[in-house]
Amino acid sequence: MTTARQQGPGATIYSVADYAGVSIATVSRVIQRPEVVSPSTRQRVLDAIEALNYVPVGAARSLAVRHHEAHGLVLPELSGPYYAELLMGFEARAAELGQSVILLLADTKSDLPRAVRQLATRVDALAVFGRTVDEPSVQRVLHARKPVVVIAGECRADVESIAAENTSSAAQLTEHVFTHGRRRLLFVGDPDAAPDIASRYGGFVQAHRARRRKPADPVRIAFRENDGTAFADRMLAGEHVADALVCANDELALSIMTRLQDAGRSVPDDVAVVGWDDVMTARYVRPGLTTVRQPVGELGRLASERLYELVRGATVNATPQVLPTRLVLRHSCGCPPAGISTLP
Amino acid sequence: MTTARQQGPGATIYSVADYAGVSIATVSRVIQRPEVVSPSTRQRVLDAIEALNYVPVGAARSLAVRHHEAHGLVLPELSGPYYAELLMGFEARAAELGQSVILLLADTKSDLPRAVRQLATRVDALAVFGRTVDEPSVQRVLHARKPVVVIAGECRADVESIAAENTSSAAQLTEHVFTHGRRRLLFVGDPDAAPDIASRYGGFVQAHRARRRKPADPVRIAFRENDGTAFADRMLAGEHVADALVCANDELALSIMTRLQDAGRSVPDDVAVVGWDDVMTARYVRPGLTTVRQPVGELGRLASERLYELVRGATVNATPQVLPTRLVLRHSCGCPPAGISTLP
DNA sequence: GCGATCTTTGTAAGCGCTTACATTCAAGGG
DNA sequence: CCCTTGAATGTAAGCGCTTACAAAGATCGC
Repeated sequence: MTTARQQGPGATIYSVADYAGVSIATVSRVIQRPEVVSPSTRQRVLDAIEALNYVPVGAARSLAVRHHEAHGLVLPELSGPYYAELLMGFEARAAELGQSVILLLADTKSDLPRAVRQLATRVDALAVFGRTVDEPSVQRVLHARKPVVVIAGECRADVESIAAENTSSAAQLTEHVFTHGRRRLLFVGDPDAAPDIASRYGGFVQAHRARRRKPADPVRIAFRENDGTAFADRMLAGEHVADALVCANDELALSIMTRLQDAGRSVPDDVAVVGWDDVMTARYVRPGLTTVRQPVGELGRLASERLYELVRGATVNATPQVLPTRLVLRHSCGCPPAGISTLP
Repeated sequence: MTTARQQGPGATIYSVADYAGVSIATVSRVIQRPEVVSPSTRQRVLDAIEALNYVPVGAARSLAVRHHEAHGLVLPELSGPYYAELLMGFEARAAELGQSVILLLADTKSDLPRAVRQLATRVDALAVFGRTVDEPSVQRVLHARKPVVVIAGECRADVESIAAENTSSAAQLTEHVFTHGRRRLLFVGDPDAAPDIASRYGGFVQAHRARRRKPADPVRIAFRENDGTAFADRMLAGEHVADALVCANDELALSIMTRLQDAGRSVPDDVAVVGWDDVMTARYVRPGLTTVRQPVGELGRLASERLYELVRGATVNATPQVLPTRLVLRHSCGCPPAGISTLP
């Protein structure tokens, strides 16, 4: 079947073969394994490809090789540096492995299950962030035997999971605040909102236990700037009393800190504030925000790499992989200021 | 051909059809147009799908319908809020239109042309950011008749382009700085680095002309924090003299401002500093950074939407679409401070 | 100079869907 | 009661690739 087709609906492997006077098999070879084709034929085919502006239809290859050669990534959203960095790592590694990445942002989807099902249709494997795994639509993917890895979610026996260390760094951070003589610490953020946060609160509690102190209940608020500002206002109104705030993330820490300062409170003298993530702003505010740096990009890279291996038959890791984090001490915790900003 | 296939290599439309005792056509109908199938059969098929954990192979559909139902997006990178926001807008609109998005980050690719060619293989249309269009690999896509839209790039007759307004906002911003009595303005950033920046410098020049003043040559430095810090050091060393800095973006403005302050200079008293983009940090630093807000998400949404229309045969817009920007006046320009941070 | 061996190219059978068209069957009209 | 009509389903022909296998030269040893 030599369906001669020109321009119009786009060149195909047939039109290229015709033009070059070879069979479609040869065209395919020139593209996939040029070395097996004789130099002169190869050149003729290459010229034809050029002349016809041939762009192969990836779907046809996918169908033939029975692989999509694509990884899916489901993220809640993309504001703030955290997810962006994760995505960068993921994409970079995927590209190195020859895989495309199809992105799905969950928060903006009115019909997430549908979106996930549709995504599953076009990828060999899927990475999902946080709690999203509970989605029945994700379970379906699992049951269909497509590899899934969970990033920063709960560990489950049947799914591979990857996360940054939380508990012990949080304990360490909390203990550090104790060493500055603070005694009334408040954990700001909702442990139920994400497994990550739960672990951080766990560390907070653990550090208290180690000192035989009773940890306060967490202040359960959401993660956005407004929420932080509102909390600061309640604190200024005397609703909460504390000499140190251990915040679930930097957004919260920053908005709270700024609001308190604008109202005339001194950070860290009146109240110490620490965050989590080390966003860019953390090093620009004064005092610099003490926080925890996670290897976010590495998380993404690792996820992508594992997907690749799993697609190729690797067995799923039962125990979650945990990447180490690093305390970044600046001055909002009470550490003495130097004259110069602490750059990364 | 009733290739009965069970679990193992994944259920196909054939195994579902077998299981439900119908033809593959009926299965396909249940998925694509449920209403044309009788309720009882429909249910039987749905049950089969459920029982076998059927996930269709998207590539097969793409091949049959001759559409990938996917849009490609080529971005330089993803650090900072700018590209992330663009991507969010793009993805959101694409999803609304039923299109997947395949992301390609250019900066990390050692063989970009290859990556673009590979991307082109799997999408119906492509949006590329900035100068990347000049890539011959992108030209190839164009010649293959796949729609391409350029975001924030140069306008060219043959490609549709979308951008935020730059020149006149830059002129306005510059004029604003003049009204604070500043006379020695410096434009910090390299106009040759991106068309965007070139336009902003254009506005800077224009504002000078309007006042019959001679604009200084741009200070050609790159966009990252280090570059800003280094520039600030040179300024402190007396290498550059100015009472106002109009920076190409916020990253630059912030790093410069912070460095100057840490060295004891006062912003805006000694030198005013303004940026571009309105990143999160801009409202957290003190003084708040005066800057320009772009409708970045809208840029992304629009790009996605146009791709969709172009794929469906719309004719390309010869004149670039320009979205309006907004001046965000805070205090780094010399405007009098209020007590409270200027939130969005 | 002829068969064995290698290299290069072609043939053709899928890959798993969609959909135009054909078939079947029940309901209704005359 | 037969024929028309319409609803529901099936048949089969692609969609554009990859690749096992076959075929056809070219090369070489003896």
